[in-house]
Amino acid sequence: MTIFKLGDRALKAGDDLFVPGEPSNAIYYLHDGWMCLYKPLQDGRRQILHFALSGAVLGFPPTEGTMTYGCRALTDANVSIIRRDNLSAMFREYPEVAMRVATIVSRDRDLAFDHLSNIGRRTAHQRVAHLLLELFVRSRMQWPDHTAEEMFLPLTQEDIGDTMGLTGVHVNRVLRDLRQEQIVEFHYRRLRVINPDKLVDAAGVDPQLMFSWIARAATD
Amino acid sequence: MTIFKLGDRALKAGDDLFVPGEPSNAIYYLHDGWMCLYKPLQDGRRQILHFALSGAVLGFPPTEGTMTYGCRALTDANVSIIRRDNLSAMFREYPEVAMRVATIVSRDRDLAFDHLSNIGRRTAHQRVAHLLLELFVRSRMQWPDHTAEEMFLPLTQEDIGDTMGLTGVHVNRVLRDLRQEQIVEFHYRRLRVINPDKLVDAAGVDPQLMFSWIARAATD
DNA sequence: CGGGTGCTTGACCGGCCTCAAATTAAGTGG
DNA sequence: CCACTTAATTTGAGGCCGGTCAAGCACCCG
Repeated sequence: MTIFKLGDRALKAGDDLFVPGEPSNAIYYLHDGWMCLYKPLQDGRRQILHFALSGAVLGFPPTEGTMTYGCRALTDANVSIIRRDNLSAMFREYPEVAMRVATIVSRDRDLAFDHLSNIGRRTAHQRVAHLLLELFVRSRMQWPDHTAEEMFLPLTQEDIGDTMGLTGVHVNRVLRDLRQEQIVEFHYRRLRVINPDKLVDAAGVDPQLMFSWIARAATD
Repeated sequence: MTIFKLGDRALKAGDDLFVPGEPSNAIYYLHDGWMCLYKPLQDGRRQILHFALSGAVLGFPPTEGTMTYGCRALTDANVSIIRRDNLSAMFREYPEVAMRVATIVSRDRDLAFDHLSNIGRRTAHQRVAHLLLELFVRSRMQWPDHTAEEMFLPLTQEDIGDTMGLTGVHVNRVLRDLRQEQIVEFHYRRLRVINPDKLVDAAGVDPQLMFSWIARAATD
């Protein structure tokens, strides 16, 4: 399998792995670190599309050509690089890898679908709660034995706004409310979940469907 | 390849191919017709996630388990059914199918990313223009020789609202504006693009990146 | 200690939602 | 082909959530 690997790359927090408009010659496997996919708008604002954690596959575009979004490191991060034109050969030789890549991309799509319902149909309060819940669950799945209700979350309030289609100013007001309701505290990149049940409730997710969501996250 | 096929199914407009919470035993290949993926909320509202045209792969979930969204026919439609537990075998035997499925799912993800920027960061005016532009382009790619600026679009104004995170009432006002601006007319399921250039402009897309979007659609 | 980035709060505004009612198009049975 | 029913479109009045603008504060790092 190693013959398909082109090399490794270490990123510092803030580095771009690739930017929108860049030709896509490679795909990447994220070993560790937090990254985000984002799309800039003409007026300088941006929309964050996805947060990538360890095990993510990055830069797998539907066609050769240019990337339509960028990918930036939120923490220091390490990726393996695989040349895109080796991908077909790799899939041919290792069908289980093809299945795994398809599965990962499919989970990304499902997460994007979740974000769509949030941004499209929920209040700012619910959106922020949902995002914090998602990142809390996904992040905690990385250390299955780790059950702490406090974690490191390398986002600014502006980042949360850029993810949920809100301004940083309003995110701040929502976070104040969530703190006063004794649901979560988020302060300078530390997230503390005070009352998980209330958080699930505030996120406005159906506990029934939540189950499948947890199950999905568990396959990380 | 036919040994992997379980059968066919013909759907009437309005039929559900699968619903949220349903176990996912099968994946589907859409031969013809319009379908939409949607997610219902507790209060009865819903978010439309994606419109599927001929060639789409439906019901490929990240894990076995239950579907987190539903799939409904907007017109009469025909699908092939493939048992999910045959999928690994099929990928092993036909690596190019694996590549193709991964590509299709990846394009769906990219479209979801587009929708995320729209809903998150654009005005109602831009959102509606963008959706009409997307469906116009994607639909027209189905008949490469067909260059008419008028087409059948099997959506209600409510559907457009459910896709873009708006109410049907507001969509109606936006459509009135777009008509008065001589950009597009949408009346009882017929879409007429009066001025394509103005439509691209109204959608607020970077013509530079639009290129890659067209190229992507062209691979349908 | 000082500069910069990120957080916090207030006042005001506007885009989109809500509620409600009238009108038009489509479907259906006689 | 027409009366009837139902779904979809259209328009108005009023209200609220979240944006904008602006200022001051807290935390981090050299």
